[in-house]
Amino acid sequence: MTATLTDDLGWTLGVVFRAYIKAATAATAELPGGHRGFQVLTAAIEEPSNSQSALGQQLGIDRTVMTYLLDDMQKAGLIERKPCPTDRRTRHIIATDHGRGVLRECGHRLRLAESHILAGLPDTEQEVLKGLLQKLAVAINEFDPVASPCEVIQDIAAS
Amino acid sequence: MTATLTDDLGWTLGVVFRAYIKAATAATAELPGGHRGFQVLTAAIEEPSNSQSALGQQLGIDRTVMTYLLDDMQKAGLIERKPCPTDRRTRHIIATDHGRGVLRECGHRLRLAESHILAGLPDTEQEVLKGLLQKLAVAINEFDPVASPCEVIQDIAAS
DNA sequence: TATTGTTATACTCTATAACTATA
DNA sequence: TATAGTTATAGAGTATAACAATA
Repeated sequence: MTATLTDDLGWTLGVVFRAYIKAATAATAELPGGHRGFQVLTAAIEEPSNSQSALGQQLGIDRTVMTYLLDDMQKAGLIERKPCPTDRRTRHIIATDHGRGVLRECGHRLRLAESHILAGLPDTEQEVLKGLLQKLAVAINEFDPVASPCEVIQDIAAS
Repeated sequence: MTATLTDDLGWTLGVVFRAYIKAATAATAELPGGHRGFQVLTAAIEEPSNSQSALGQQLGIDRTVMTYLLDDMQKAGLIERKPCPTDRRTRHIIATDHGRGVLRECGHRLRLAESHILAGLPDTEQEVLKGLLQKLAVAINEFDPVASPCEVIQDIAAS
């Protein structure tokens, strides 16, 4: 019997997620795309042979939205689109030196924002929570990567 | 040095949250407002003297959006708006018997959806994660309730 | 025939502003 | 003067559909 709001995973996730978005948006205000621009930049550095659609899949961003986002990031000099040598349809997303610099600055502010959000838990529990979220996210991402929030499917329709 | 995507709290929260939204939307398809309708119903039963704006504050829903959502839920016979006897401006949101029944059914499906999402973790870790999320959400909600995702503020602007 | 990326368009969701009625 | 709720409108964000280029 759940019945109470605080026991609802949707409520707890929602509260934490909204708090994160609020803090992260402030911390990444100088980046096009805000916290998502930050994630694109991070992924671009981690794996420079990422295509646009691969990036979108990983980050939960539609490929059409990715086009606009990367346009803005390219105009800001944060990334480059480099043609893939083996498949002329795809472009690899590469972070520029400027992009790496901005990422470092924003990364610092974002870590402050994270600790602000997690301040309601003692340090040891913060680490446990982050570890479990990471483990779960990796599992979900491997098993069933959700492309975007609006990709609503009629799973679990059986009672 | 974060640098990797899987270490980023924004990424892990995003993946888990999107997976939740996807599953919860399917599980609550019969409710107006989907998973948020579910939360409204839950909160209405838990505390029947909730006003519309109190509900919105608690659930991260703007008061203007709350009006539309409650309109739909009222039309569906799930809740009633009862005038507050001591303040004629406010209405208390009360779940109907029908609302209670629907909540039970949806609650069952939602619990299945939750366990589907958390399946990437062993049972004991699932409980730890849920407990920590709850503790953190309660702390955030008490200290700094975020009314809505778009309430972007320039906190943390200091380096 | 399927896929990558782009563009234009349409749609959904949410917030802003203005209003009524209460306090 | 401030607040609860409503309504209309505007805005941001997102997805759909159609297209060109390539596989």
